[in-house]
Amino acid sequence: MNAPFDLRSELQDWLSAAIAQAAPGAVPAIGLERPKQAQHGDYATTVALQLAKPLRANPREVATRIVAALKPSPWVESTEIAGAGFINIRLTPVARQAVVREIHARGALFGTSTAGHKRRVMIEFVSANPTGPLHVGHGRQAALGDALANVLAAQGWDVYREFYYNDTGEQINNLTRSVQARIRQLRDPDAPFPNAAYHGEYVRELARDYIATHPEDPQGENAEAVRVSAVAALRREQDRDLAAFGVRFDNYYLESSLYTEGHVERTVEALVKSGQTYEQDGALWLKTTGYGDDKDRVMKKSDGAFTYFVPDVAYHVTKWARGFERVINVQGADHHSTVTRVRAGLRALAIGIPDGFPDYLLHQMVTVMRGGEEVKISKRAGSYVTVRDLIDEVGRDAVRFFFLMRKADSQLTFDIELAKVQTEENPVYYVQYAHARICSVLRQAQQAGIDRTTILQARLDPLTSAYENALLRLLADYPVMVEAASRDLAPHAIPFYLKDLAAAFHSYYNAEHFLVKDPDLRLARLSLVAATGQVLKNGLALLGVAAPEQM
RNA sequence: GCGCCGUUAGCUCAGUUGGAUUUAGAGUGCUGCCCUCCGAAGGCAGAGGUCAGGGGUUCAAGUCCCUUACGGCGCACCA
Repeated sequence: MNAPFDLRSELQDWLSAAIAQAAPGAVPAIGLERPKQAQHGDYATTVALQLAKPLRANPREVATRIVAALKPSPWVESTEIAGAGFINIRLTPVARQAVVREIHARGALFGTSTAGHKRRVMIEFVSANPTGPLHVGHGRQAALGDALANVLAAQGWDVYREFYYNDTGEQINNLTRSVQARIRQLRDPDAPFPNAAYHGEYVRELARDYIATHPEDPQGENAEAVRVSAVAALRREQDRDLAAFGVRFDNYYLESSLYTEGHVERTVEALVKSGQTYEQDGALWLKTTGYGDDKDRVMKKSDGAFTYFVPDVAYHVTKWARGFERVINVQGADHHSTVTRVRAGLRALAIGIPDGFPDYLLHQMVTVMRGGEEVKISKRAGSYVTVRDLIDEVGRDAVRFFFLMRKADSQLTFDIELAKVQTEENPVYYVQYAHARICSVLRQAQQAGIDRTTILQARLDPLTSAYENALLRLLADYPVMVEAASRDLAPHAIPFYLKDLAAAFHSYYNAEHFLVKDPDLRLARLSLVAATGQVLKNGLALLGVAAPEQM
């Protein structure tokens, strides 16, 4: 296949040549933006404004010199200098229409790039403790991490998805005690249940499950066996939920393996050897304040156990050692405080890990509304909404789309009734409907004897109306949008783009007929419509949302 | 008290490395229209905002800096 045609690069090269002549030595980054108003042209650049200061010249004069040096281009109909020194570029119809041909040529690959050069990137997400089912917060993270992984893969990165199980430590001990208490209650309903234990109904199920499979230990006295049984059962359940959500991982990393394989021990030794630790109050401390932390952190508690951040550091050493120079951790913002200290631990080791490793995508909390009231999320109280509940009630596509419609920095309110009941207000249906409608049009074209190959090869020059130009412009913006979503770790840009694209299509649909008498116009419109369908499908695929052919 | 995030239309939210004519966008809600015609799960039009308040930087600030207020989350020898 030929190298993808990239109009923006063409224009940047074209401007660059003129700048080299008009302002020798200046090599500015040439930003091309979409003017807010169509009458200002198809693209605009502020490069003259940026060059004005270093050249000590009037921006309009700089713009004049650049424009005078521009060579004729088959893509550019006209240029004009406007306002303070903007250079507005008006494309030829051929340049606007070229994107349709490009979409048909590249199909599912339209919007992808090789920018990542197959470099490896690990995305760690969900990483729920096996102490209960996945709740809505994990759902947001699953949707976010999965979409981010898709976006980075689309940009040419070799993406590796990892789930980290904290299958050891105090919270697991608490789970074990909780299950043991429920086992005792099975024999004696009056047996005490600790207040701090996990109260969820699932703990009773784990207890019943244990005595059914461990006849040799009817009292649940073997804590290790109870732990293994409970963790395994919860992992199976989490796996089922993730599968139902359409999320898969390349690897599940067990915290316990960090101990059994000696990673924790070696990390501690290395940190002690680095000379950045000290003992105080019977505990071992790391001088994280040397790396931007506001206080030093305990590594080894006075009871001899390590604090959570030690295995965390050891875990990230393994990520680095496994060859991932880029790692993105998707986490709730309530874990924000770990960022500084994990990085501090890695820097203290001085094994070449740069500052800023790993990278983090932190998301704000999720609130669930049911029946106009907030549902409190408390694992211990056993009152929360699980990912499974949401998928069952709302549907996988809507759940994913809703979780991705907010930027990670925004708190998200998931109103179950709204997502479920008012389907006509649900944006995911709006976008999916646009795709289904396009498929319907193409089916009718096919029934009229117009085959797909003919549509893909149609002459495009009849596409000149305002509706068509609006669609062409949005289609051309798709690869730029995906690139930005990747660069900014901002998958939410995709749902917003898709809503805009669907809206432009629905307007077009209501304003014009596609299956018109004029064969050239008919084919050109069908070609544009097919291209729109392809891009909707590509975008939805990044979100992990289905693109139905009929609804 | 310290740190991070947020504050944009009645409500829910976008706003791309700060950019353009006295006009800051979308959805939803509200008002009024559009199917003898490719799926009305759609479209068109209208009303609705001193971009939380105040300073500052800049030719140019919703966007950057400082500050105040309000809200969320952290600040454990829990993860």
